[in-house]
Amino acid sequence: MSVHLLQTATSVLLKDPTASLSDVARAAGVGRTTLHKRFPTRAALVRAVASDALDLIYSVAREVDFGSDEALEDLVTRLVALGPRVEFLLRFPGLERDEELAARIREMDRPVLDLITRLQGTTLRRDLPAWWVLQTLYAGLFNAWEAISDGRLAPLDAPRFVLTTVFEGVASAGPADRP
Amino acid sequence: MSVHLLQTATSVLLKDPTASLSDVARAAGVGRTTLHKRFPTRAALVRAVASDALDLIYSVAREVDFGSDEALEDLVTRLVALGPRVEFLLRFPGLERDEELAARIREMDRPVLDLITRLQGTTLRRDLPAWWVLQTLYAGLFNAWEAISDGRLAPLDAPRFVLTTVFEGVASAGPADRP
DNA sequence: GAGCAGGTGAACACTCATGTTCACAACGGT
DNA sequence: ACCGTTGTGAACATGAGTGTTCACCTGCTC
Repeated sequence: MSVHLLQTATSVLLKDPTASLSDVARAAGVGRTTLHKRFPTRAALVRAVASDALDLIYSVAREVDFGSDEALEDLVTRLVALGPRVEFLLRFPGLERDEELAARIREMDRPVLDLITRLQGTTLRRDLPAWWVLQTLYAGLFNAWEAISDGRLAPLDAPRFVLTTVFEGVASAGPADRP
Repeated sequence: MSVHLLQTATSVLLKDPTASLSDVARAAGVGRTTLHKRFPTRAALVRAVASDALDLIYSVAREVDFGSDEALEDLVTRLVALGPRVEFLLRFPGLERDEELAARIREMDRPVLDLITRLQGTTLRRDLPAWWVLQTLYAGLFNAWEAISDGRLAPLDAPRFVLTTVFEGVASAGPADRP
């Protein structure tokens, strides 16, 4: 039940970051008093949502074999399934000003950056910085989540879309069109 | 001078969408009263910023030959130069609830979507919907703007990064790694 | 049935962004 | 020198979101 509360808070706050606590409580089908009892302040609620999202990501990352060559594909596929939770973590305005959260996010990025750097020896092109590749990965995920929540993209199609686009780009595979 | 005010408002509101009008006024080096005189309400200010960004985009789009095969490349290069203004237009929370603005944005997307659809006969792959390609394009631009404002990416490098990534992807051009 | 934990609505005080008004200063054109 | 324009700070009223308290209800355990 508390889980559902965090999920609802995620959606509501993501759709409108200025939503009042009354809005969140109502959307969760719960009294505002109850919400305040669980999360004394608005900041506490936001941090709880973000922290929960971080836990989700870590639990997913733990299942990925970062030594494998398909680690990135695996990671992306699993992250797509997490949906808006991760989006909240990386998009909610002002979240980066919580130094503890920001540190945990950087810590979360590090192994992925290392993986990217390593793969740049083999399957990834070397003329782009690792951080740019990571941002591109995130961007693909954002696109998928947004499209899914809009109902334009079927969840099962999402991983393929993201992976294809990020790795191979949107240009046709034909004769080099950008020599 | 009014131009500079809108630019400042764009940056401030983009960095923190909940920034108060005092913050905006102070950042612009102007009295809050003056700000209120020019834009009677907060909503008016936001709409002015967005509307100004739309004008910028239209003025840029008018210089692009949509019949050319390099139209997308040209468009991206010019949009990168516009910086945060466009970002504001596509990212500011709640902007889509202003129906007039939303309509103008859709109207702005249409010719680009048509262009993408047309290019899918030649230089663009056909197994991705046009709207997905457009979103990918936007995502690349966002990445560039963010990286530039963080000081991680040189503005002159940005167009190449975006175009390379979006069109060719981040995988090495070697033997097919995703058969 | 007593007691208790969890949830609820109502009410309250407080803070803060907002919008408005007003009197005053700086400036440029006539 | 006069006046209209433009900008400014100060002050005020208002409304909304927030945090807190309290009395009350429900369901459960002993």
